Amino acid sequence: MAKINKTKFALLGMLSTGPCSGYDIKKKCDHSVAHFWNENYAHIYPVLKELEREGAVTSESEKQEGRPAKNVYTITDLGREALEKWLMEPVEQVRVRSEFLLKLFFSSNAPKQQVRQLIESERIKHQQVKEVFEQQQQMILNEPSLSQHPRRTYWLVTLNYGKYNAEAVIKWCEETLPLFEGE
Amino acid sequence: MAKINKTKFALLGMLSTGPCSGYDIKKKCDHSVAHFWNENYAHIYPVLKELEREGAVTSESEKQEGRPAKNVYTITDLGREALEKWLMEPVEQVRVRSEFLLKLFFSSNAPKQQVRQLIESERIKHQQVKEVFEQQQQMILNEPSLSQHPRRTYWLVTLNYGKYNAEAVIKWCEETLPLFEGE
DNA sequence: GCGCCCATGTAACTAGTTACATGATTCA
DNA sequence: TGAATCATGTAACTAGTTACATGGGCGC
Repeated sequence: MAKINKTKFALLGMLSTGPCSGYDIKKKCDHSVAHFWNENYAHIYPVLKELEREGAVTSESEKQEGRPAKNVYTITDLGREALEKWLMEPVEQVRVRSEFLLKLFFSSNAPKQQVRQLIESERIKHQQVKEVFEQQQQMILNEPSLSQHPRRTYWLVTLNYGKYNAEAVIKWCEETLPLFEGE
Repeated sequence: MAKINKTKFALLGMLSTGPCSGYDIKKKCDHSVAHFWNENYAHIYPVLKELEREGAVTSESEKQEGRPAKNVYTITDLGREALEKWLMEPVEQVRVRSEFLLKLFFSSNAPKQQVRQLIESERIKHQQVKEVFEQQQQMILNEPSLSQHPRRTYWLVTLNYGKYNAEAVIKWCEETLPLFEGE
């Protein structure tokens, strides 16, 4: 069973809304899915070529005045099928690795002040993340040009997922911090 | 700036409670930190050797009757220092990759029934995870031999972190599911 | 006799990141 | 003049997983 390269589907997903260059895809990712998915150029360009070899996308070079030429990729029917098939497959189990929890677990010999600081940093980080999510949600809700966007709801709920997660961490931090008072 | 290999610190952390073989370390990981950290043999054995070269651990071969010999590793003062230094460093920022959210985001063209199934699977998964965490917490609280364990509190709070997270996801699923009714 | 546990390790592969390379245009 | 944006790509490296190899003991 060949290992599934998820980057492929991220790219196909982005192309499913319309033709893009590798550069455009990166921009789209950074705008919409950055809080749960990231891609970098060094990954995008080779994978696009691979998708072309497989017949999932086609490419066309588009000349531009005073700018480097773009390689614009378009998803094919084969690519759409592959994407839809993948969407129906169950989500693969992931192994989480939390450096934060690892540090906390091994801090039993450290001064409590250090433990408090660790937890407090975690709280602050998630507080900031939460605010960013809320701002993005507000932006989507208030921006008239997005009111008819086909992925609007999907976008909002993924942001909400992140927000709920951040809230859970904040709550945990607030409840856990008092356990390490003193010293 | 050399990339920090976190496996090293996971191993040092495990060794900080007492000498272990690679095999023992894997067992300890599976028992205590499995919900947020995993290591496999193919990673543990080479890293232990590297730690030995660096002087962070020493090893001794321990013969056993009717069993393969064990390589028992012991943390050195140098190793302890490295661990403590790492514990004080801020947690590195991680890039999350959520296949679930990626699929959800790209499901805007899929039938709603499929979206509901995706979310429902997520809910069930986290419901199960939550129950496992609660059972483990109960086990720790009820097991008299663990009442004096130096890491007991730390263990309980890391489990709680996972539980809060699972609860947040469950809540999100319950609120999000109705948005995709019909069809 | 089968499968699991103990115990250590290597080889091959997949995935992902950082740094490097190039070069024009636009804006402050 | 310097930074940012547009645009594509390669090389080298780090990290992590799966599969393979070995072999005895123990319980059902």
